[in-house]
Amino acid sequence: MNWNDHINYLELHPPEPFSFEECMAFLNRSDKEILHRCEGDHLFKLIKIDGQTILMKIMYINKVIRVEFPMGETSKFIREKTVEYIWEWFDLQRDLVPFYQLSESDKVLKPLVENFYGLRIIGIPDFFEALAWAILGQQILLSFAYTLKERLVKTYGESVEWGGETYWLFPDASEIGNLNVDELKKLQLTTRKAEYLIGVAQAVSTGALTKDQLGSLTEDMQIKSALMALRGVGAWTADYVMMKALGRPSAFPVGDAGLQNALKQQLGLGRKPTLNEMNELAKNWSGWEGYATFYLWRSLYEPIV
DNA sequence: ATCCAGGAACTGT
DNA sequence: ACAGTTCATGGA
Repeated sequence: MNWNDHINYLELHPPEPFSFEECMAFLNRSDKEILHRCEGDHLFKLIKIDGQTILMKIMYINKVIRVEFPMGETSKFIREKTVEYIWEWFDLQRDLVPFYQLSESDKVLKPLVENFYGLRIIGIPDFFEALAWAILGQQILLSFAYTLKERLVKTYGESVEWGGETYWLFPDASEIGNLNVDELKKLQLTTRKAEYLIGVAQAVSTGALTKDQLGSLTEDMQIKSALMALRGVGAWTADYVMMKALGRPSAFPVGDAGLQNALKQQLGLGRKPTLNEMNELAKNWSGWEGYATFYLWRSLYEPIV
């Protein structure tokens, strides 16, 4: 992690290729998102470090990511953790060169990489949030998934006011693990989603399942099996979490409906590609299936012209 | 109205 | 292993 400490801000030096604009375009994809806020070129996000809520104001100036602390946090420890958080959030430890090399000879990826050059997988560093978001998003429209997330966060999450805006934290697993199904159904989660979410929350809050423990496993399949042992976590959810929270660029949520639609569009098919066709295409993406998926998702809300 | 959505568990074979 | 069914609701 390459960064400098200044009195009133931090400077992070991301490795090339990196495009803050492309990452912001992804972050700004829904106006119903309440866990961060895009205001022009500035990005605001509240995080919790060592029991303290920290508001970050992030901008990009002369190839440098500048992070300010509007609420005035200064401890050395918090600054280090903030850098770690952003590094993980924007996947800055990744060397994208191999991905871009294999994309050159790939008819699907080549135009995507040219259009969204410098985009990195925007992760969800909070492991429980990633699991919960995946469960909320199962088999419903993304817009409704955002509605459910908003209700969950505003009902059970912590918040801070600053500059006339409210900033939210995703609820702790321990908070959600102590709820019962009926309480979540009031937010219009289905019975299933409520059961899944509570079960997963309990697994996380008791430490039966931890990010560190899963991250220490070397094989993707080991992680995937451990995740799928949870009720409500199938192959798609496991791959999604590996992609967004565990930094596995090879995770491939192959059954994903959005992925199918994106491929249909990119390939000019009159129908959705079959599972076999997608696996055939993905043979050329070996090790980077998650990145290919992320770029394809990106193409959905801003088609290549 | 009808169909599907960034699926998963359950059931029957 | 594999296909068919159920869940369950908002949006187009």
